[in-house]
Order: sequence, then structure tokens, then C-alpha cells
Amino acid sequence: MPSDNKIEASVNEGSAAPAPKAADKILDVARDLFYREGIRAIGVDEIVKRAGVTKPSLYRTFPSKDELAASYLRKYDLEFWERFDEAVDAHPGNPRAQIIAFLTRVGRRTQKPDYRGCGMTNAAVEYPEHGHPARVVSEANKQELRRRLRAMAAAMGASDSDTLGDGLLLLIEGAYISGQLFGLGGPAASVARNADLLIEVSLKK
Amino acid sequence: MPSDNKIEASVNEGSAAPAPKAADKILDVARDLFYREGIRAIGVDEIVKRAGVTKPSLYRTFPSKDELAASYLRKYDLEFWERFDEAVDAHPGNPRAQIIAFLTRVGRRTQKPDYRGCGMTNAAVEYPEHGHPARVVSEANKQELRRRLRAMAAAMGASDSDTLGDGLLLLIEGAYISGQLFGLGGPAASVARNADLLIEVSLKK
DNA sequence: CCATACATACGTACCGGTCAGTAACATTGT
DNA sequence: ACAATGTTACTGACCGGTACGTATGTATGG
Repeated sequence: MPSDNKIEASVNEGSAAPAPKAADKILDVARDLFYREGIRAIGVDEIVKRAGVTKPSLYRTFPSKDELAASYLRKYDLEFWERFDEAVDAHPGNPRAQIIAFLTRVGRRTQKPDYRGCGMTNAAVEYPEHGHPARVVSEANKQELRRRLRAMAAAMGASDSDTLGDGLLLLIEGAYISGQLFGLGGPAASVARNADLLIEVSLKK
Repeated sequence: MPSDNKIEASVNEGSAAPAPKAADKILDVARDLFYREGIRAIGVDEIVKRAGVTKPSLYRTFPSKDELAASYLRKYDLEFWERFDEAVDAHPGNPRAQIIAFLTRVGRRTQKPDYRGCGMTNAAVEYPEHGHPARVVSEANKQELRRRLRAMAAAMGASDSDTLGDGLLLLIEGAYISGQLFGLGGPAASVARNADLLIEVSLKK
């Protein structure tokens, strides 16, 4: 399936609002419900009902529920890198500060009462089957994250930059999961501090 | 209906082989299927079929599928602490070596091709709803793990032992997840090394 | 200026299958 | 006898997915 994704987030809601299309409403609702409750937990009936549309409208745009889930994750992917690059852009040329800035924000988000972790990670747990449309998107996102973290570790001057990059990835994934397992006051709150410690000792070697 | 697949292979402890009860077969099959494919992905029909029993047998022992899932996790919990204490007992009085031994084994397990992470963690992802029977077991397990990791960090003499204990927990959870996201050669392979680095820098402070 | 024609967008009603769970009864082993 | 298990059949809800009819805008032809 070549991802010729025709789904665009039209800049919305002027006074002469151009009537939010059915597909947009569906994707918005799906994003919310899939993230909060899980993909398997939500049926297409629930989605179309909350979106105020009908099932054929869903299947005119999305070939299947699995592909709708994949579209949700592609949207999630975009938003993820926006957040990531925000932290990066805030500290030009300083990868260590970039990481810490990103993790500080992650740590803060994990302490919110309804935190549900990373949509990518959760989807991969829900769909262990190799080649599932949702899992493909998730795996690609994580591969890219690993690549960037290793590159940043190298830019910091770590001697074993791959190990440091992977260590940071482990801490991040741990924060995502722990954030939804333990609520407020959980271990995820310390992710930035632990990452800083790990960076410190890795640069000394 | 041909039924020549009544494989009675349950090697039980003790000398006399005590008739493999239906409930045991069900729990064994459920453990295997729930872990590998996910709880939501597996229906009760599939379980009883593979166990060679019938649905009423399942519901005579387990009040509901959710409670069967909880039973599966209680069994998983027992086996988890067996593995954990094995590493602990191998290095009496040396919490640092205990942790590293445990994580070395975790790191090795994550590199197996069909690795599916931690059943507890996965169940919590599948059932975000507070109070769900499966989630309750999962949360209790993680709370206890956190308690023990923090205690071990304190026993190592870390000045900020809670942060170190939580950092180790983040690394462990990260390894569980990364192990099933990336396959072989993934970041989880470095969990023991990163934990060792984190311990090292935490003890120096 | 209007009628036709066609594309786009949406809804109504339905499909067969599977879900978790149960009722009533038969069979087995001790 | 009795306790555990199997057999069969069923429920109502929900699952993902679809066949088919309907409204509306717009471009064209007379």
C-alpha cells in the first residue's frame, strides 16, 4: 500500500467554516479514543457514533479499521516529532540540553492523572503480529527515535555513543510505561534526572 | 469428531501423577496464549479448544474471562519473583551484583526472536481502566518491584537511593518494551551495561 | 435560462461471524 | 453417591464490513 495519504488537516473553523469533513471528524475521534482506551478496545461503531457520521463514511476514506489505526499513528508520529524538535530547537548545538529539555517535558506529562503513555508503544503492545499496519508505523517511529538518540549521544562526545543512545531510549520507554502504570508520584518523574546522570557518567569515559 | 489429541504431558512435581485437571490445562493454555498474543486478542473459545476442554469447564473454575486473565497474571507474578530471587540468591549481600545478574538475564531474554516483553506490563497497556482485575494484579507487581529496587539501591549506599531505584525500574521497563519493539540487536541488549553505569555514577555522589 | 447528467458525499439497513457467558443434561471415575 | 467433566445448544450484544439508495452541487447542452 503506497501511503498516498489524502488526509489533510485542513486549517479549520473560520467564520465561514468549510464544514469539517467526515473523514477529519473520524480521525479526530479515533485519535482520542484509540489513545485513551486502546485500539482493540474501541469498535468502529463507537467511533462513527461519536464523530456523528456513519460507517460507510469511514470505509470510504479508510480501507479498514487497521488502516484507520495506522492513520491515527501517522498523525501521532507527526505530533511526536513536533514536540521533539521543539526541545531540540530550544537548545541549538547542545544535544545534552536538548535531551534533558525533552525528557523534562515527558516527565511532566507522565504525572498527569489520565496519562496513557506513548500511542506508538501501546499500539505495538496491542498488535504483536509482524506486518500489522499499525505496528509498521510504530516500529518505524521507534527506529527513527533510536537513530536520532544515538546521533545525539555521538554529538555529545560519548565514547560509547550507541550504548548511551540506547540507554536514553530505554529510559524514555520506561517513562512512557511507568507513567501509565504508576500514577502521580511514579518513577517516570525522575526520567530527566536519571538521563542526566547516565549522560554524565557516559561522557567521563 | 476425531479427538486423538489428548496430550497428557503435564510433568507434575511429586511422584504420583495427579490427573491433569481441566482448570490447570486451561490456565496453562491461557498463560501461553495471553502472553504471546495478548489478552484481548484471544477469545475463550480459542482457549478451551486448545486446552481440549469445554467452555462450561472454564466458567466452573473462573468467574469470567477477566478473572482468568487475573489468574494468569498471578501465576506470572509467582514465576517472575522466582526469576528475580534466583538472581538475588546468587549474590548474597551484594545488591549491585544482584541487579546486574537479573538484568543480564533480562537482556538476554529480550534478544530471543519471539520475545513479547513483560506480561504484567502488556496487560496494563491492554487494560487502562482502573480497577480491572488484570490491571490490579499488574499494578501490585510493579509497586512491589519498585519497592525492592529502591531498597536495593539504598543497600548499595546510594545517596539518592529512590532516584536510583526508579532509574533502574525505568531501564527495566524500557527493556521489556524495546525487546518486543526492536527485535534482535535492539537497545534492550544494553540494559545491564546502562544499569551498571547508572549505579556507578549514583554511588559516587 | 433552464434541464439534464454526472460526481461527490452521506445515510439506511443489513450481512455473517464472533464475542463472553449460560442452561440443561449426559458421562465418567472413584 | 457424588463430584468433576463433557455435550449440545443457545443467548444477546457486538464485531468489522458492505450493498444500495439518497441528497446536493455543479458543469454542460439546448
